[in-house]
This record gives sequence, C-alpha cells and structure tokens, in this order.
Amino acid sequence: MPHYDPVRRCHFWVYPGWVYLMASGGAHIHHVLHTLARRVSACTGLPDEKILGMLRPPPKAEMGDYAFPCFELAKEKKKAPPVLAKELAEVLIRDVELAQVVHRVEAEGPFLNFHAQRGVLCSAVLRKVCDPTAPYAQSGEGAGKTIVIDYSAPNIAKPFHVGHLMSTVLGASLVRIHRLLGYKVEGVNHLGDWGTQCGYQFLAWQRADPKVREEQLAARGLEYLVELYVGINQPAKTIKGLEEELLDKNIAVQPDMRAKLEAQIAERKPAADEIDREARALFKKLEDGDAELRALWLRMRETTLAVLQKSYDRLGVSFESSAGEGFYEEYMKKMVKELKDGGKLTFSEGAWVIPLSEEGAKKKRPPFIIIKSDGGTKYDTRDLAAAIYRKETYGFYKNLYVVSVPQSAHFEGLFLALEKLGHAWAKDCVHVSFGIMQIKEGDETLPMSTRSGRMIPLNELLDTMVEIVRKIVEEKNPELPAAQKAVVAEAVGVGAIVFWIQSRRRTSNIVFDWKGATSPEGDTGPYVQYTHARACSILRKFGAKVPLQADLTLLVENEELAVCKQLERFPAVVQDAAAGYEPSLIATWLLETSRAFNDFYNKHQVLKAEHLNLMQARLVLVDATRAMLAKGLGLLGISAPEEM
RNA sequence: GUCCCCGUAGCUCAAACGGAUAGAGCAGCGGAUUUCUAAUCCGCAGGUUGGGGGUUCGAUUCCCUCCGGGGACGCCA
Repeated sequence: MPHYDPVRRCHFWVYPGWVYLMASGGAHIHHVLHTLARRVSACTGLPDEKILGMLRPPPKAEMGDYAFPCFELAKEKKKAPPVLAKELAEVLIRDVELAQVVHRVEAEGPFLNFHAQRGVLCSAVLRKVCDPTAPYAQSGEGAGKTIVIDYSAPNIAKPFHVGHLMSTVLGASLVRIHRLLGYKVEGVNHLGDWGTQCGYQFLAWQRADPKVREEQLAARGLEYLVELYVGINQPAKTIKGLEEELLDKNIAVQPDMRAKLEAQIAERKPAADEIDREARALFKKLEDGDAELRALWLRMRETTLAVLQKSYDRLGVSFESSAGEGFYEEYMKKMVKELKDGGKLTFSEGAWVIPLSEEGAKKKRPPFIIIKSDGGTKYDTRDLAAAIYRKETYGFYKNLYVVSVPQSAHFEGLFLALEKLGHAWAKDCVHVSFGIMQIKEGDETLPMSTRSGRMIPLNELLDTMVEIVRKIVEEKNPELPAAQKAVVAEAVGVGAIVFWIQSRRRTSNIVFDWKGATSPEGDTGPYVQYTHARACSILRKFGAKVPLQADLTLLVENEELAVCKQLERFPAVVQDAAAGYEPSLIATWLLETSRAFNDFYNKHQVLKAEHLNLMQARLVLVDATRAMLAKGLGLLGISAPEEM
C-alpha cells in the first residue's frame, strides 16, 4: 500500500524485501536500465527499446535515478497521466524482478520515478565498464559500413591558422568516434591545391627576383610563400577597403570625399585587374599541362605539406588519403566529357552548368558551374568529381564534409546536383558545418582571413598555451623530472586548446579571445586532465593491481552513485555524438563526470576508507572513472597524463 | 532584394523526441587544506530565455511577426 510523502506531494511504494535483496542481489544483473525497461514494458505493453528511449534522469537526484513520463501512454489509454502513473506504480511495486534493481517507486504527478538499488546499480555499471572482454562504449552498429570524412583541407601556400583548427579537430574526433562504433572510416584531407588561387601564387613567384625567391624559399619555406600571396593580393584588398568606405553613409553625402575615393579606386583598378587576368591565365596554363608550372606547383605543395605535417603531428591527426583537388584532374576531365556527351550540361552565360532551380521557381539558386567561361574548372567541378570518385572507390554509407557554415549553400548545391544527375546516394552526403572563428579588432568582430593578415597562426597559439602550462607545472609539481614536465606541458597545453574548440556546439561562432582559449581552470580541458591525474595518483599510491573482485554493492553513497550514473551514460553519449556529428557532447560529459568525481574525491577517502572491502570497491570506481576519462579525452584527440 | 543561421545570468556557454524549480564555468562576495595533487570542493549573489502573438496539459525548444547581430547569394575556395 502506498505511503504519502507530504514534502514531495507524491505517493510512493517501498518493496518489503528490499533490504534483503540489496545485500544479496546484483551479481547477475547486467544493466539496471535494461531490467527496468523490460519490467516497465511488461506492464505497459510498449517495446523495451521505446521505453529505454523514454527513461530519463529526473531534474534532481533526490527525486530518483530514472523517470518514466506517462503522457504518451496516458493518451493512448485515455487516462489522466497522474492517474496512470499511480496505477503503474502499484503494479510495478509488486514486481519481484524489478525489486532487484529498484527499491522505491514513486508516482509524482505524471512521472513515474524509480530509485535504484544503489549498490546494485554501481556494481552493474562498474562490472560493465571494467569487463575486459567487451570494451565499454564500443559497439557494432557500424559493422560493414564505411564512412568517408572530408576534413581539415587547408589551402597550399597559406598558413595553418586557428580558423583551420575547427575542421581538423572536429573531423579527427568524428573519425575516432565512428571507429569506436565499428565503422570503417576513410579520413580524407581534401587539400586546396588547385584553382585560381594557384595562379596568384605563380604570378607572385614569377614577379619576384629569381635569386631572391630561391634564397627566401630555402630559408623560410612556407612563410615566404604566404608573404608572396598576401603581397599579390594587396592591390585588390586596398580597393575592397576603399569600396567599403564609399558605402559609408557619412561619406556618401560629401561629394568631394566621394570623388576622391572614386579617383583612388579608378587609379588602382587597372593594376588589380591585370593581376587577376594574369593569375587566371596562369592557372589555365597549369590545367592545360604546362610542365614548368606543374613543377612549381609540386614544389609549393611539398613545401606546404612538410609544414602542415608538423601541426598534424602535434594534434595527433593523420589521414587515410591526402588526395587534394589536384588529384582529381584526370578523373575530372573524364567526368566532364561524360556529362557533356550525355547532354547533362546546359550552356549559360558563357559557362557549362547544371541548373539547380527550375524556370520560374520561387526559390532561386545559382547553377552548379562545371566549366567556367574561360574553359577552366571550378571547385564545383572538383567537388562533384570527388564525390563520385569516393562513391566508386569506397562505396560509402555516409560521406561527410567537415566544412564551415558559410559554405552551406555550396554543399546544398553539390548534393542537389548529384541528385539531378540521378545519384540516389546524394542523400548520404552530409555537410557537417561549424561556426566561423572571429577575432576582435577594436570594437568590431571580424572573421579570420589570410588575405587580410587577420589571423593567429596555430603554432603561436599552441606555443603560448604550452608556456602557460609549463609555468603552472613548475609551480604545482616541481619534483617532476624535467623531461616529464615538458611532456605534460605539451599534452595539457595542446589539450586545452583542442578541448576549448570542441566544448561548444559546433554551429556556434567562436570569437577568439586569448583568455577564454588559454584558461586552465573551470570548465576546461586541464580540469578534466587534472581529474584523471588525481585518479591515477590514488591508484599509484595503492601500488597493486585493482581488486576487480571487490564487492561493488558496497558503493551506496550519493557521490559514488553520481559517478556511476555518469559512467552508465557514456555509451549513449558516444552514440549521440556520432549521430549528431557533435563531439561537444563528449566534452560536456567529461566535465560532468569530472565534477562528479571531484565531488566524491573531496567527500570520501579511498585509501583510508572505513574498511578494507570499501576501499577495494572504491578503487574499482576510481579505476573505472580514470579509464573512461582517458577514453573520452582520447576520442576528442586529447592525451591524459598520469601526473601533472 | 532573396535565402540561411544566431539572440539564454555582467562575460563564455549548457539544457536528450517539447517535460518537473532553465543549469555550469569565468568575473564578484564568503568559506573548506594535521587529508589519496587546492589546476579541487562548498555556499551567496546573479534570469520577463530579444519583444509580441499562436499551437499544446506543458515552449529556451515548434509556427507566425517584429527588433537586433552574423553569413551566403553564377564563373574565389
């Protein structure tokens, strides 16, 4: 018969034999959640899977461990939700199997709240986490499926700056997350090594003094190429700036200022146009097979790759393929011919295109341009060729593009074009977009860009953070051997940046600020790493093998339960992160888990626990948490030092 | 002009299919160390979720509208 709780204004039922069951149960329970779902299923008729999806944690821990909302079922059964909740509670409390995992059932309004048998829950979760035969959070959902992930994709002869970090870090995490779920993953670095920009590079090179450029390239490598690129873009940039000034309201009303600006633009225009014309011609020459330019192109590509590799090494990123845009040159020619011969292209305004909007359609889209009016190809052409190539080569289940939000229109166009060409797999292509990195300049926030020189080189950022961390290590842990200090500083410094980048939902824009990016306190990567190091420290001081045979049902404290419930969620979090292409979910989970563990750490002793059995059980808890923190960090591409 | 995204505490961000009293961190104030790492933990304070309307038992979440910010719009990538 139900008891009434006047504080919570709800009825609750207590299973009479729960004390006995708590002491003896647990060993054969694999998962509290699954048992719960099965028993609720038995009395509601809803399938287990569905119930598993509906169960959620109540807003406050005191309210219970799992809640089942009765709204949907109530509608079906034509009953008021609170009435149904009460009825279900009365049935469930007599359920002997359920009583092995739940000691109290409450109907609180339209919700059915379950209080788990704490020891049973902790024990079941930890056994699963520590099971060496079935790695936790691993799954077979991706068995036999290949996912292509296109990420990083920097341009050659340009610096690798913080803006590129998003695609690289996000893509690499998606690679690791999908691998854990059993997918075969092909990570592709679609280098921006083809296109009109190459023409600009060539032109700048040709205009430089032959002796000077050789010396400079030998001495400064990529840095020199960037300087050339920024230099050749200078006239165009100046004009753009003047044009923007012209749009300014205050200037528009002053005729003399206006005339002055217009004259300045007119004066500079011919030179800029000349550069543009020559650059385009040079790229066309490369596409037409000029041997000298080809050699220069290869040189620039190699120079860039050598520098990029250092950054990739530092971030722990590697690719299955570095087939850049230039790679598709031959394949592209074949495709273009087929499209033309097959009558799939339309001639429009001097270019060959695939029209994307019907005549008179209300949503107008620019066409997908396959051949420009000068006969050259566009990135549209190369992306189309690459998509088809990837389908043929990998037979992908999904084809992901980790590219910034501003390019969404381009990818919508690409997928639409594929569809128009009759490729049903166009629906398997996904633009995993992310917000842009902006930077404060005065009181304006502007996007980072190489052309304007408004950017922060990646290495500068990483080095700064590593230096900050090095000082902290020096202060907090001076006894650490010097070599280890350096390793820790690198791991924590780089980890802080990588975590910061991934700690928010990917589509939000980031305004770069040094303080936010480099803080080692609060909701940060170092906080998670520190928590991990603390756990390692306990295990190190214990000094022996973790007693896995310990009686884990002894773990019944609030803080122990909170940690176990976090660990229980991990596999679902990984799945959600994969399904939504959202590694930030793992970052959030890591912070929550760290908070739960630190809370436990502050309130309870492990090595000086009240008795030996409890110490053993807590050691398993510590070990499991340590392992999952390391695993989560690993998925985000962050290493977990054992001391710091 | 057309289309897309965003607007949550002073700041940076959370909030699972629409669910219970909207949560963290930073900054501010006040506490905890004879203790397994204080890069930690606890407490206080901080909100008309941009405004208005609608759908719903229930809206930060979905729809409409207005305001504010950002972005994309045929031969750059």
